[in-house]
Amino acid sequence: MTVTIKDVAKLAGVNASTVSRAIHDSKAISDKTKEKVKKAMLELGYSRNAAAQTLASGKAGAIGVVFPPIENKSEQPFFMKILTAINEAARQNNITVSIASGHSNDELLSQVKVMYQEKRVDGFIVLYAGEEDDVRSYLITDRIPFVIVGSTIERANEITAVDNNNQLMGSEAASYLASLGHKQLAFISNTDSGEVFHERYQGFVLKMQSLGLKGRLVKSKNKLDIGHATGLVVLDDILAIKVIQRLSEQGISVPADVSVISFNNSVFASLIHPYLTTFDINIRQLGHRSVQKLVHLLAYPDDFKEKVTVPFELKVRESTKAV
Amino acid sequence: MTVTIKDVAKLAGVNASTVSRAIHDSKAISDKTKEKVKKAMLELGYSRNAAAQTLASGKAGAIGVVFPPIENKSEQPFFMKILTAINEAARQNNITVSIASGHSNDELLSQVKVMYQEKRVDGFIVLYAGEEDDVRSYLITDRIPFVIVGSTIERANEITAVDNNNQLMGSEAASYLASLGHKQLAFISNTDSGEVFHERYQGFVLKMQSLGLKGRLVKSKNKLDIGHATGLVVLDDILAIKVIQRLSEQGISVPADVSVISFNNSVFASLIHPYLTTFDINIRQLGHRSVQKLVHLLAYPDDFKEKVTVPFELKVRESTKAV
DNA sequence: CTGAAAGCGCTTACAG
DNA sequence: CTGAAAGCGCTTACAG
Repeated sequence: MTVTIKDVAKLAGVNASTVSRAIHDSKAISDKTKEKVKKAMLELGYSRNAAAQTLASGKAGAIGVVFPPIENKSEQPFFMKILTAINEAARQNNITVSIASGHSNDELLSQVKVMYQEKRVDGFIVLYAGEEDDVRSYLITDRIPFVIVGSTIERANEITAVDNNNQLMGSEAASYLASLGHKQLAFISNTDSGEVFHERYQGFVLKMQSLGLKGRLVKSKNKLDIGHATGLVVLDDILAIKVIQRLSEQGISVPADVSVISFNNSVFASLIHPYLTTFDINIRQLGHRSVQKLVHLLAYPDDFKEKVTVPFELKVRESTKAV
Repeated sequence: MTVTIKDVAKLAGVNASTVSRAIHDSKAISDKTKEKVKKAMLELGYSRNAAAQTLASGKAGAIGVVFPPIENKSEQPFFMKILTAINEAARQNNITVSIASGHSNDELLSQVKVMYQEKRVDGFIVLYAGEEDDVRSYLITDRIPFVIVGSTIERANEITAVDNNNQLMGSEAASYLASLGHKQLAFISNTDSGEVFHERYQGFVLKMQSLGLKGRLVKSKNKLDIGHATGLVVLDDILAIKVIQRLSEQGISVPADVSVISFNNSVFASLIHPYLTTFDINIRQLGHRSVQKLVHLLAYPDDFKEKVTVPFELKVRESTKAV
């Protein structure tokens, strides 16, 4: 019932191996033969059998996307968005996307291992970059092709990474507020760990120094003590809208009294007023570049492990104003 | 280098076919032999080759998850959450999850077709239920196993569906507000199409009639005219927090002046105050049941196509209060 | 309860 | 430029 390469071969009057070569556009095959084969394929409605191809060639034609082992993935639009972008680019390369997700590190690791050992995927895109990650260690040690979306300090030479320049973003956040005339700034975060926090905050600090201004770090909690700051850089959109509400409860109005700038340009940024001035991190591009890099790695496993930096863009909206 | 069934057979001192049967726990194999085989597998670190298994058995051991062809999937936490739940349940069944997503219906359809024709997946879970959907028609016509998360009116007999009882939810929303003493209610929506809207609204209307109260439908727009209503049923959380802000701009305070109840219990419900009274739709369960039903369908393709209704739960928080 | 053999649908040296 | 053959790692009637 299913049309195989043999059926095509018969109709085209050639050998099955010739059909195979024609399908892969081998330069060993004449154009005339390729034409015949293509015609036969169309006529029969041929479709390759991925399993047979994988078995014979050793290539799965599929990649795995690894989600972080955290509970609240669904709260961050980032993941769905990049998954969509990854799938979009994968399709263009005739590649299928499978997923790996789990609550614990162990669960995730065993899932990744199984996917690879069963030869279901050729490589992985890892969507998080925490320190000391079992999955990443495993991938490096076993020399499995992967790219990471985000940044790592350790073993950077052995890792292909795709990321934004978070430090520059932190720096530009400070610059922008300064350019509006704000002199007293604060950086607000609900965490003091994670590469993203460190880089954005460091960029902020360095810029403040070079501007000769002083910027404080404020840990987000119920009562927010921003001192005399009139410009706030907030770690991400979701925290920003919580901060704005808390300030409002304390009688401080955004942007009338205080300007707020944040990061990610997620759905939260345009949910309620004031709409947030925020950095768009270009998730689509992050996704596309990840698969391009992985595809490259699959073809040239021993090539250098580069880091790709995707540009960001400031979206000025309602939460900032000149002093 | 890779350990195959043959290596295991040799070490266990049996034939490869015996190993295969032992792996699948065939009742034709003695316990003693199974033990030997298991021991050999462990010793060698055997892992099945999914491609070979698929090719030989005709089963891919993978399912496809089909996302709706809309741009703003990432804004709705629902999708990431159910994807995680689906993958969790799939893992328990030794099944891999691949994804299909696209901007247009055509793109999505071609993707689904390719995945199936290349035998990459055995069936699908479709995460949307719009009317007149090409993907669904294709799946039905070609008798491809699938389950849909959501509801359809047409061809319901031919479709295995997993859904909440949205009508009952709409009804209970009205009941709850009525139980708090609210007499004038309104249902607020930003759309007048879609099964979810229809069912929730219909439940609302029917309950209002049976209570002898009158409920209006209010289309959400910039200026919100809720008349004398003191109880608002809002189509979903994200709309609810927009509505609350708009009311606040109009000098109406929630819950002091007006109570608001909504649906989904997403991240938006506990983002800012007042935290929303909302229905938890039990997404995890929706995901788990979907794969269970699909797995069943894969084994018994000609079985009846049932509809599974997953219970919901009202989460009372800050946006509602007694009159 | 177990083995030997054929076959699933491809790819890829090898030979010409 | 093309064909014949072997092989990828499994499953599954068939036979005993």
